[in-house]
Amino acid sequence: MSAPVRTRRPRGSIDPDIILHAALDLARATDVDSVSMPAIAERLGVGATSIYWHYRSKDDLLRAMSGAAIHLVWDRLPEPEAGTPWRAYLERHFRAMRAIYRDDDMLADLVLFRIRSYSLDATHVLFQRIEGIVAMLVASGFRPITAWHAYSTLSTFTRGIIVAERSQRLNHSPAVDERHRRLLVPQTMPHLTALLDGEGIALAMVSDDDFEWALARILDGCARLRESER
Amino acid sequence: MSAPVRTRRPRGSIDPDIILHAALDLARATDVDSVSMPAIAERLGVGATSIYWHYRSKDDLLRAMSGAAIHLVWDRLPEPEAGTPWRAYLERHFRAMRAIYRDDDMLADLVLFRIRSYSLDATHVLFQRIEGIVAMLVASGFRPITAWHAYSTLSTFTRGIIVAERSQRLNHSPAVDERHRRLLVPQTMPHLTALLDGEGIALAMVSDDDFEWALARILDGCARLRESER
DNA sequence: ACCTGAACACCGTTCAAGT
DNA sequence: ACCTGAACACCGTTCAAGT
Repeated sequence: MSAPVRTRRPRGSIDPDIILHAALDLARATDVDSVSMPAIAERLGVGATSIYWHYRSKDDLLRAMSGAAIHLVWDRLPEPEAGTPWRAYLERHFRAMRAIYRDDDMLADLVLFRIRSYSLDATHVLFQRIEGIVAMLVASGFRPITAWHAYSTLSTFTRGIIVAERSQRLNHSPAVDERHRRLLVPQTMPHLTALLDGEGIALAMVSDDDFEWALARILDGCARLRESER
Repeated sequence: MSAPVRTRRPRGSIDPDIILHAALDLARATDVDSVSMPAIAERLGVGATSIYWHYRSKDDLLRAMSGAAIHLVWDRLPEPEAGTPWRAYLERHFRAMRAIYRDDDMLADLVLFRIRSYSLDATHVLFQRIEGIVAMLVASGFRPITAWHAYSTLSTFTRGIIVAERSQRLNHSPAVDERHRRLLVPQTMPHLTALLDGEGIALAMVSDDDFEWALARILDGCARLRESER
């Protein structure tokens, strides 16, 4: 039981950016749920209440974290280059998106799960990039509205599979397929058991096969529309 | 400052089911985030710690709530009937799924967001129903593996749009499109501004148009595969 | 202007004690 | 076997007080 040891920090020793990065580091090291004001403050050697001078609330801080996460994601996504075939580009784009979120749970948690509201800045960056992709598709012969729907569909599907994969992982059930297997009674579920044993499908619907099948189907549909609209 | 008023409840006055329903009522009346052990207990006129005799932890209770929510969803989803055209059925099925989750935020929060792990029972019910749908598709001329991928794709896409819609609503931003509109600078985003003004697209990617376009595209792809496989 | 700790109202959970 | 309150370790947030 000694007297409090921490000395008073000099003015300006923390700012919104330092706090933000400490929070992101903490989220990646542990879990977004484990990010608390005291935990962030401890990392910074600061009193927990000091954060409130720079962020109005934890919600405010989380919003900033989501904004940063969106930037991190789009920084790693390829931009369309002049001359890239449209289909190859979209495949690269959405495969990369899936990989990025799968490799970093924090990003999925911040961008796809815990969102209350995006900052306007993050939204602006996002639209800027989508504009570029739509422009590329239009240059490749798509009507603008078709280009939009194509992007929207692929984006929604990809986010869907990412969310499902993340949920799956939250169960931290390495044996999820093992558990699934035991649920399937051949008598009452002949098709699913046959598919599982014969084709090796994953009942969780989040395998590479599921992703690639859907991607190919949607892109086929886009290609056909493009032909018919020219 | 009076003495505690609550009299001791008789034995057996609460059980797992009563607790579960109180928790679900509370979640629907307020918000899943507002469901706390004390709040549930208050509804039941019981000490908060009494719940722990029936559920090991709040996580345990949330798992039970998710299981109940899955049942509620599937109870409202149509079953395939002999003779229903496959395409019309799938359209009804996924439109209904979207509507169910949109009409009851609690269901989306429990089933699509807050999932740690499904109970085995819930998973069993789910597979049972999917088996029926796959069987119908096979009877309609699909190869089993194609039937599986078709269902998986539509399911993942639909869950994706539901999650996006729910996130949108969590911003409780009635003016989200208004805010989006102001972000679009015609000079730097000519295509998006033209689409917004001319075609009336919703930048949030969760409009009926977006849903129906994707549904039609995916089902077209399925129809074509079905033809080529016969 | 910026950092501090005391203080408040809330949680989830444990546990010894009642009936 | 089931329900109870006291108690503990945690939160997010406010605020008067320091420098």
